[in-house]
Amino acid sequence: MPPKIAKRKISKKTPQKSRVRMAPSQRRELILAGAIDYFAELGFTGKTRELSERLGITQPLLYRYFPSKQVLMEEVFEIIFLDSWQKEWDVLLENSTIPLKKRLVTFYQQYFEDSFSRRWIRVYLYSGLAGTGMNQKYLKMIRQRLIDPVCMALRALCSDDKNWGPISDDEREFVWVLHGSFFAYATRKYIFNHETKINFEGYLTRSIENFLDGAKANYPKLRSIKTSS
Amino acid sequence: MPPKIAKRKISKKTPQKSRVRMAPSQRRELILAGAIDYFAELGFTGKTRELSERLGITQPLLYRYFPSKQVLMEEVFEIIFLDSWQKEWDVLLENSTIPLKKRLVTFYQQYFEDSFSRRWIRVYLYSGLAGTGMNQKYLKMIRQRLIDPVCMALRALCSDDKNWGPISDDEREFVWVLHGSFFAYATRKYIFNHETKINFEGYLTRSIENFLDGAKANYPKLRSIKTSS
DNA sequence: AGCTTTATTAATCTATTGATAATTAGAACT
DNA sequence: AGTTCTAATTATCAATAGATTAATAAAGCT
Repeated sequence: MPPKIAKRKISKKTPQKSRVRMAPSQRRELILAGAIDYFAELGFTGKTRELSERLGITQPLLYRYFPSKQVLMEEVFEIIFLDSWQKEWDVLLENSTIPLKKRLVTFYQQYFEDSFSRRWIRVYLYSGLAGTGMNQKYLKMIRQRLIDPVCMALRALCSDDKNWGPISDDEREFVWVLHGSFFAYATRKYIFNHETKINFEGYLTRSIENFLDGAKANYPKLRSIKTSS
Repeated sequence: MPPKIAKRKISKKTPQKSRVRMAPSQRRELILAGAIDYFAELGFTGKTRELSERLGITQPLLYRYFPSKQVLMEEVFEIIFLDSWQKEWDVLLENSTIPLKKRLVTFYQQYFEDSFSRRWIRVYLYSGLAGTGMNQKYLKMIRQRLIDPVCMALRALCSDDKNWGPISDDEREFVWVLHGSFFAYATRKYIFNHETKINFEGYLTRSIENFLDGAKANYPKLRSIKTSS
């Protein structure tokens, strides 16, 4: 294909569009904020023209602030993932002066606001389906900061034995059942638009109670299980 | 844009591609089967050219059998959703001569093979994110054929009272916790590629045991809860 | 074998969309 | 008010991908 010489129409009378000139840092933030909403809704199929339209700017302007759609989306994803964990939660979850039930209820109340939100869940799933490595990082973080601490708390709660050795995957999966059931709840709500007429607070409390009641009887059994290959 | 007159190169010497001529019904099945695999992996971003290449046919041939990509994908999705429930499960789940625990273990062993599979989970999430109404149908079916029967079984198992009235959303959510935790497990495995070294059978059994142990103490409490607006 | 039918392919259209180049205009400074 | 800098816009490119049209060839029929 022969390279075409650029022939540009030099229009002396452009039907000018009203133009708002902003400080770059401010404009950048504006774009990013809009991109978070937009890509959370539409995922990878989102279009730069549509995004720019929502923002009230022209499409090429996006490229002044971000070199490519890919980069913009990566930044969006990173923000959403990074924002998803509050440092206070680390302290809360390991605070053995508070009953475990109360710790978990408090944690998940906040977690549903910050992380199991519409925006977050959607981006999380888009990112997973597309095969970005981002979710791996997230899962690792959850294991270290949520799953494992809860495992330790369950050991303390359900057993007198102090010498369990390292946490096993079977123990972790036991805790994932609780976390996963909440993840699934959020998915049903925000991805599949499944509405239920329940009192959320009550649901949360009962789920955790039920989980802990079961754990008291069953968690200690996990000690003797050998990890299969 | 002025409509262009079609100027077609009439090539007397086409570098012919080997051609297999099949019965239409057979070809259709072949395309459909390939499309299921392909769209399960790539979702809505899948390309007709790539699909045809995998199938070893040319891209326009797809359009002889399906009027549009949209229609082809819808057919794919419908097949996956329809195939996802075995009629025997209805009988199994309501068979009160078998202990509930055994019923559930048997059911989920099979369900993980048929429905919580890589292909199914991916298509299900793609479909949900894209906002097709298909998932609604699926959720409704699950409620009628799985959730509600299990609710009734839990009533029988955990309470002597025979007059509960209609099943409440709080009861349903109690059961969704179990189902959701398995859905989340499959999602972690097939979407986020999260590997665990556990014995799956043991995990399944323990999860169900734990759920039922909790239910014995907590399910009866649901009776007195009023549905909030 | 020649004829007919139609499954399949080659060639191409057209709309979309990420990205770039050239032009315009808002605002700060003198 | 004029000058300068650069944010923002207009115009456009180029590649992609869904879809269509016309040519080609495999298989059945006589």
